[in-house]
Amino acid sequence: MATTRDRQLVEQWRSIQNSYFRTAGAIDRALEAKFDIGLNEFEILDLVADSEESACRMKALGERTPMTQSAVSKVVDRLEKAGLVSRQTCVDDRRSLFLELTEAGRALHSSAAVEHRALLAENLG
Amino acid sequence: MATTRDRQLVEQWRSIQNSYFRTAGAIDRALEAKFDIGLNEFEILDLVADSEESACRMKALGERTPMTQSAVSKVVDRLEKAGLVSRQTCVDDRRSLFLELTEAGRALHSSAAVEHRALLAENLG
DNA sequence: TCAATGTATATGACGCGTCATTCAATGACA
DNA sequence: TGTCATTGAATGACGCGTCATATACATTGA
Repeated sequence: MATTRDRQLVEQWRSIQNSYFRTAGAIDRALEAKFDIGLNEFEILDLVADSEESACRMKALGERTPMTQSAVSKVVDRLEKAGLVSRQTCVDDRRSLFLELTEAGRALHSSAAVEHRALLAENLG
Repeated sequence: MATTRDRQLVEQWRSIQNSYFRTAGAIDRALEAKFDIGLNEFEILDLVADSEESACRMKALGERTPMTQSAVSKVVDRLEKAGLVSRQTCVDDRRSLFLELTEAGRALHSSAAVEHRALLAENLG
C-alpha cells in the first residue's frame, strides 16, 4: 500500500525533522554553553525584547510561540529567577502580567541574539 | 543592530517551528487517540517495518532518527511492553539486538501508517 | 591468552513540557 | 447588586528525553 507519494511525504517529513532538530539542537547547546539559558528561554526573551511597548504581555506571548501557557509560565519563572526579566502587575486587569527585561536581561539578550542569528544563518542557509 | 536579514531569518525560523509543531502535534494526538501510541513510537515502528531484512537493528535505528540511543531504547521498551515489537538477540554479536514486529505490531502499523501519511499530506501540503 | 580498549544496549537521576486543576479577578446580566 | 460563566496565570502530578554511567560482549595486540 505504500505509494510513491507516501514515500515522498515521509522523506519530506524526515528532512524537516532533521533540520529542525539540527538547528534547534545547535542553538540550544550554544546558548546553554555561552549564556547558560536554553532555547525556549531565549525565545521568550527575544519576544519580550521586540515588543518594547508595555502591554499586558504573558498572554500575548503565548500566542506567538508554540509553547503551552503553562510552559511559558515556567520559562518565565526561570528567567525571573535568573534575574533577566521581571513580572509587572497590570493595573487595567489585575489578572494579567506584563514582562520587562532587566538590565541584565537586555545585556544578555543582545549578545545572545547575535549568536542566535548566526546559528540560524548557518543552519537555514 | 537588527538587520533586515536577521528579521528574515527569525521569521523563517518561526515558520519552521510552527509547521513542525503543528504537524508533529497533530500526528501525535491522532495516533495517541486512535492507536494509543505516540509519534516516536510510531516512527520506530515505521522504521522497523520498512527494514524487513533481519539485521542487528537497534544500532541502525539510532542512525535513522534524531533520537538519542537511550531514547530509542526506551521507546522500544514501551513498544515491547505493548506487545508490538520483540527484541531478538543477535547470534553474530551478542551485544546487539534486532527488532521484529509482532503480529499485533504489524497490524497496528499498517492502520496507523494510513493515518500518518494522511496527516503528513494534510500538513505538508 | 590476557590485558586494554572499544562498542551495543540498558538504566537512573534529572529537567522540562503537558495536562488538569486551581485561584483570583472580570464581565454579563437578571 | 448578586450570581454565574469566563479569563489570565500558577501549580502539581506525570511522562518522556537526555546525560552520564553501567554492563556485557568483542576486538586488538603483546
